[in-house]
Amino acid sequence: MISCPKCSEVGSIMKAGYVRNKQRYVCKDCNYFFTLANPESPVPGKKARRHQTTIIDIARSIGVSNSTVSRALHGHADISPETRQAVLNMASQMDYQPNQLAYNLVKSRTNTIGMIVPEFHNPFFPNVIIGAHHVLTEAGYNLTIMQSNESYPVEVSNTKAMLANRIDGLLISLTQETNNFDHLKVFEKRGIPLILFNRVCDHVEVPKVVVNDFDASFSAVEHLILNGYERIAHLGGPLTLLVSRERLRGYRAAMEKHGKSIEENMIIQGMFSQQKARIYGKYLLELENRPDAIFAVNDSAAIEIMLLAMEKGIRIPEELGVVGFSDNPESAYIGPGLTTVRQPTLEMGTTTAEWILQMVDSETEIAMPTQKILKTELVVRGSSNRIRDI
Amino acid sequence: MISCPKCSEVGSIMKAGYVRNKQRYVCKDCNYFFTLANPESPVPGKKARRHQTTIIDIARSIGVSNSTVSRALHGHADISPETRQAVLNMASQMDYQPNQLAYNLVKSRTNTIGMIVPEFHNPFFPNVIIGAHHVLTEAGYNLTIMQSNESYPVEVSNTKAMLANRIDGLLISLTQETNNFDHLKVFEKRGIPLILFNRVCDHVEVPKVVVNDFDASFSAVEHLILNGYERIAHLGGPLTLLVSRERLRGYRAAMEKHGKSIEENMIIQGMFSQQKARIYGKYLLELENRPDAIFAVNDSAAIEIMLLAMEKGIRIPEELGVVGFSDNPESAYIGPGLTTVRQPTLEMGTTTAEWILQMVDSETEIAMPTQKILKTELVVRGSSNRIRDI
DNA sequence: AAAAGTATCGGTAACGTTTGCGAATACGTT
DNA sequence: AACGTATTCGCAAACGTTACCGATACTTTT
Repeated sequence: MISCPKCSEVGSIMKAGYVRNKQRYVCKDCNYFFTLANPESPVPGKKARRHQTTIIDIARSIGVSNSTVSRALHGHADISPETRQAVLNMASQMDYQPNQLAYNLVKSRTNTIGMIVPEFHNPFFPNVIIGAHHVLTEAGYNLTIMQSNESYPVEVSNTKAMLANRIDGLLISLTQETNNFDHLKVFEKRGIPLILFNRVCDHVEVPKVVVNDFDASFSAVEHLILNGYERIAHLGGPLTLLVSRERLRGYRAAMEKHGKSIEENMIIQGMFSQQKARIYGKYLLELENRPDAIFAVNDSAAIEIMLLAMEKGIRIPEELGVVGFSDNPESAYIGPGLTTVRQPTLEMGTTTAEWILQMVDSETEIAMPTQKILKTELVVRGSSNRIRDI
Repeated sequence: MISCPKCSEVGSIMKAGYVRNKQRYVCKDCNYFFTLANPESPVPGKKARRHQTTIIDIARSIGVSNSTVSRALHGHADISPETRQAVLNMASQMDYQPNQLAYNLVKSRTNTIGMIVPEFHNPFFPNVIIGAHHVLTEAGYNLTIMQSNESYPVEVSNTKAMLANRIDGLLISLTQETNNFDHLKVFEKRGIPLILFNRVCDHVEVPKVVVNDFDASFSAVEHLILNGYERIAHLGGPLTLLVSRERLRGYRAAMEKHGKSIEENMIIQGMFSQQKARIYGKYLLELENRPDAIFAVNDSAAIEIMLLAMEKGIRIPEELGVVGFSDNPESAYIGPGLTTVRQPTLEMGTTTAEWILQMVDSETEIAMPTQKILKTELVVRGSSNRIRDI
């Protein structure tokens, strides 16, 4: 029989509806509504959630208060050496691991910097990560990395996840699709440090770290021209990216400076996977009046062009000059070596990391530089090094 | 004048020491001790911590309780369509972003998988990361990456940080220094899913994902032997790593199977940076009776050997056969191409990720496979491809 | 000896969410 | 009218830490 939890009466219990699929009762005597507590029925194979020892456990076991334990663990001043030692001993004895989540919640900071990159496949972003990771780790910060996968919706959801996780600052390199920047403006509004790198945009007022794409492109193309190439094609990136537009500008400027006519059908813009590069390369090399040099958006595209040319028996650099971008490891070893633009990837990582740390660590609003332009370097190798006096 | 906060008396206030650098007072009338509240003195340039709108804010502004808002946001059942809609509207209007920290604290899970790798410089680990990242992201999990930098103390502190951040599971590849495994046993004791990959050890009972190093090494060396090489040197990794020991075993087994005598001074174990590889390579190539083939621990070491041989005018593969390990991108392009062992890096990442998800998602204890051995593939290129009938 | 200062510790309100349990109301059925 | 049922919502206790504000007891100064 059921007895009332309040008056212990047995006879006057009546059903009184259901609450969340559980029978509800009422005691007619004391007018007390109640449901029966769940019988203790642990699911057999259920994982027993181990209890992690907390500050409270330590406090109880040596008879002090939580605040004392907290202060002792953090080396505060208001603690006698004896109690501090007792707390420390008990902590290691009970194998205490602080709960960073609770700490983060109360301090509303996470000691974590977020980083969103569009992809991982080129060595470029991993290298930036290495640089940033090093600096942040030295400073005691964690780094969480997300990958937008060159997709704008994913980028937006990534930024939301970063916000939800309350990162202290964000480093981001944009997608090629990104042309709406509301998700970045949220960071401005919230006062959360944000830095754009490599793939930047003009629509948001935060520090940016880029390379001198215009100059790099200009000198690469000029280098080709000085080596006697006349009809230079450009395999560029998607024009949604500022990077691509800058490189195109550099290409045009160099061509114009040296009075070379630009044939628009030799300028191809798009995102270059390995296959795409092969398709467009085939198109270029089979043109009736094919280019005698190609300036490609990245090294893997350039190498694909080189392989294609070799298949067709086109000699490099005599009949075709090739210049890439990024200086991947393989570019040094392919024969002939690929002339390419070396980017200071590590430095890009360290710079962005150092900047974000400045912004995060400063208690007050500080003036940050708006932009840093890192210098690239043209690495001249065999693929473009034609006898000067042609 | 100062008045007592309790009896509002003015005349009988006396100083009564300092409390935390603040003047303390006592009222002689009511014997009430007190200090003066801090005057509101916002530091001028101080960053105004923007208030993030919380569930409570939403609740207040539409006159319901927190729990109602929480349930509405999560699509619970006990909510009328109207209130749910009102909550949702207000949430987006007030630009609400959930606080994952608070969520994590109460749920004591973070939806985050941790990963600790010894280094980033070889493409190996970045590729594993790509694989794991893909799987985890698909499943709605985050991935935090830490780098132990081949240092045991750093590895230990990394695991502590992972524990403190209450990750739901850990993927780890050990340091070459690691020979104490207490920091891993903590995970077992706490019931936190743990998987070792690539750099594993025998001292902890968790799932492991590795490649068949023994077989790979065996077939690489056998391939050299079948190409007529007799005196094969081995540039191996540090023997603290199981990987290195397995490869050494494979080397010895292949040599013994084919009746080749092993000269112990041609076996060099150590961690090979680019410079180290050059030093040891110089040593080997300048031996009185120099080896006619070298099986190296990784591709960068192998390539360093190749470059060194070229400098010395030693022809590859005629006078020296070289085999590497990992199949870095550059290995395909160097001339002659480097024969090497291709490792399924992406698969290693996806496998570990899938396994850790199984372990994390399961409510009950489940039986996990103890080990998965991924298959490698010997990629034969010019550096070892000598005419068979020498 | 009174007053002032020092050293050490406790109580407790946050931080923002989730959730079990209870309760109120409306509705339907004898 | 009396009772059973369904729907919808609120209360309050966690989760683990930090830090402000006091509260003692003791030591030093006047």
